[in-house]
Amino acid sequence: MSGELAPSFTPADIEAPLYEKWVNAGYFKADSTSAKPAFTIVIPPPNVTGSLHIGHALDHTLQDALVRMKRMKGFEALWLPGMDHAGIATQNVVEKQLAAQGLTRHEVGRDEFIKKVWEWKSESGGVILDQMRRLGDSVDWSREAFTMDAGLSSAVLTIFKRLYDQGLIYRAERIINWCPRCLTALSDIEVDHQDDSGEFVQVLYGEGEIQITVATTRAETMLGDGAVAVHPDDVRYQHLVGKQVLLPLANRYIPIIADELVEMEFGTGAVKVTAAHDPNDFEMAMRHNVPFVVIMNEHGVMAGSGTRFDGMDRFDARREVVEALRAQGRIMEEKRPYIHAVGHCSRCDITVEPRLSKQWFVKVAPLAKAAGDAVRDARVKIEPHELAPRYFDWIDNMHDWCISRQLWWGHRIPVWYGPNGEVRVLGPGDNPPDGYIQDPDVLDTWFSSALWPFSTLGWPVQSDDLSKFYPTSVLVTGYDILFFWVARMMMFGLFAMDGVQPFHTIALHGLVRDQFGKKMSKSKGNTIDPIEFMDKYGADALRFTLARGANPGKDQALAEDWVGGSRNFATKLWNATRFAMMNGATTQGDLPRIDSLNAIDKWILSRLSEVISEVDSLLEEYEFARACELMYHFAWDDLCDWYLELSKESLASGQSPQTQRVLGYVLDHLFRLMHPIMPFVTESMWCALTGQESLVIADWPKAQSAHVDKRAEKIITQLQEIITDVRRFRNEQGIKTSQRIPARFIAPGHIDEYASAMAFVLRLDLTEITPSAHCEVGVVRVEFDLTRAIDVGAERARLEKDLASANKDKQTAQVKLDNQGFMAKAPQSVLDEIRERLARTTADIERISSQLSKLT
RNA sequence: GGGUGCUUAGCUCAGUGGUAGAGCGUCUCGUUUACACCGAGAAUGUCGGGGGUUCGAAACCCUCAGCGCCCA
Repeated sequence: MSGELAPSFTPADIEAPLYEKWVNAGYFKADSTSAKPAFTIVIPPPNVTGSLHIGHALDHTLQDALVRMKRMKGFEALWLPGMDHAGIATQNVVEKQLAAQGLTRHEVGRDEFIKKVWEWKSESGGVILDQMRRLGDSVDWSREAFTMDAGLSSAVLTIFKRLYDQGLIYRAERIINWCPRCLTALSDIEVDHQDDSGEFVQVLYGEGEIQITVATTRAETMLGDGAVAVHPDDVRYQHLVGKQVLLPLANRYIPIIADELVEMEFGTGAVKVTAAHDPNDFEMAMRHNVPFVVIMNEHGVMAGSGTRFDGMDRFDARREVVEALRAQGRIMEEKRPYIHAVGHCSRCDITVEPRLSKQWFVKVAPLAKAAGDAVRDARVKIEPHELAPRYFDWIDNMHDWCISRQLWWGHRIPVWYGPNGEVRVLGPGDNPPDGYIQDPDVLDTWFSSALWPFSTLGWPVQSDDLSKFYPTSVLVTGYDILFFWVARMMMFGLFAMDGVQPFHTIALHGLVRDQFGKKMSKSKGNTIDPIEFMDKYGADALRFTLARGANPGKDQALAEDWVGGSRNFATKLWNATRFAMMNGATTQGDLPRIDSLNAIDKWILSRLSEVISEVDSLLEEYEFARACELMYHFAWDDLCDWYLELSKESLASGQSPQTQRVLGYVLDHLFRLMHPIMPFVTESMWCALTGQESLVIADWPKAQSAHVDKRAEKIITQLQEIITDVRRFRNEQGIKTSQRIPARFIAPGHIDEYASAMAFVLRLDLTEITPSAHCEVGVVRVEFDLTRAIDVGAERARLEKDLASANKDKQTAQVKLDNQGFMAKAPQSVLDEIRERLARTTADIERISSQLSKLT
């Protein structure tokens, strides 16, 4: 035919050349001047330091499937790639390189350091972009974006100034999460809470009449206590409220205050108030004018307490303080280990320290309100909708967002301070007045990522891209970053774009877990490398496996065997296509008139049309798993196991132009349908079969309602039942598949028509015979001449099993029909079905019983 | 502590009122002219426990138990 397929399917041979062909042909390039409707996805920007992990593979597979489908449907499809600059992570990488040369960034200097980061980026950053090619991502490389690019940086300046001018960005001294290793503030979401084994000690404060026992997990912070707090209703302590109590070791007197924040049931019901080192204590301190005593420096080393503990690391100090208190007999109770949730830096994993610090914040209340309303008003849809409550929980209870970071790599805060304390915020192109100096800090990476859906399209410039492709169509991402990133894009998108949402739909998928459903982690050693799987089984196999496991918003388990299974599926299709092409399958010329086709051809066209229709709507609903399941079973079961087998006889005759054309048609359309999920192998097969240029730009298949033929489906179901029954018979009689048996069919005309097709499949020789055995399915009887006696025991067992099953089915049907409530209330369609079942099983029982009685 | 989800075959999971399903695994047979990365056949479930609603419940409601996730 038009091309040739290699004798075996070797993914490595086809994938890279095809990807190159697609990119060179410009198929992935979107045109902002096109008259076609736009379909836009911006990629959740991976981190510039990162490489492709299995979660990306899933996320990208789903996005690519959508984009490819929409492109085939005639949309101007844009999938926009890029990366974020990952402030802390990237800075850590380059600092490590410097450390290897015995240098620190401070020795190198800020400008030189940033130069080195850019050098690192151009040499070793963005590994993931090449890996995306392996996966087949149909992204528009001409629009590749990076959050530190000039355009995107200008977007950052623009929005910062706008927010500041509207009072939505402010600077304040607050308790923030501080990483003593990265030496920067972190936002709430950059802190991971995990259960740690710590200690819980009760310490006796005071002397003489005024004594009170407080409970704490961080004994060392007592040196910074400004008060002791109890609940106002707590009768145990009411007499002490207002008194001054001796703070041991520090030898200061601090007040005992009453505050409703204190939980009476927890510990002793009395807590220490360390205003400068705990967020709750900070709040209480504000209410009661408790002084802020800072006793730790930025490295987490004790400093300024005026005690001998100054200079100790915080964890050493904890131990020493407890020992010192014990020496004074002040440790009333200790629990060790005490398991409790402790915050860790999400970048370097060390314990975060709450720290009193002056930082920049976004006032999120009005922004979050708008972001919540957009979903409440259904301007933005969350799929699956079950995850919407999580979104609301987060967005409706959000704390102000700390956006300054004490780093060098990132967007430097565009605020300049004058010699007399003036503050000036500059937009793009603005120049600072003489003598002003810029704030040394940079912005949180998420600040720029939040602008991604429009900064990548040119904003703040009113570009063609922006008007064509904004708002984007759907955001595809894991539910785990719904809060991190999605919520922030919603806030900034609505704010910057005058209330126009950044995307119509948020399609959330789950996490990829190991084969036992356990979360993957490096420490458990159960991580999966997608590249390794692609090397072994091909990109299509990995993609299909991931898509097949992707139920909306649900985690999926993944095992190597399953990827192997998907590779087997691709191979199966490959072989079927080779077989079809060897037998003259063609896509040339018009499809024959439907009423001129045999039932087998009608049936496969009917099934194809149904599958196209269902897969189409499932993909539109982000039901990837169900769509894949349908395609898999259509291709393997309907097409390979039944249609090809039933058509072999007529194909072998060489006298079947209709079947050749139908087969070509079915493969053509199946490949179109599967292309978004398995782009490489379908492209290879389709080009070989049709001789056309590329599936990427082919039309999406349409369901043909005129092809749906319930009568043909019923006939084929009967053929399948007959064939299966004869196979069982042969199997249980121990007759080898290869052994041909003389046989004849006694069947009504519409079945008898396919006797030779069935005989071909079953290795029966149709001829006049003296039967020695037979199978019966409904009204169809297949008689055999075994030239020997049958194995009566095996045949009896087979029939008795059928009989038992028919009896059971008849009984359940009978029970229903005897039930007056059922007869009165069940809908007519169900009644009909049960009556039919009763009739069928009754006939089966009669037939099988008669066969059994004749068996000797 | 607050929220939320899950519990179906050995494993991982579909299945939103009408005879329990898939993939992988297991067992038996098979070099049949596309394919052993295959084919044919088979086995395997009181759908977590208990109550309720209904003619009818894996599914809807209540309750208990276990597991998980998010937030504090």
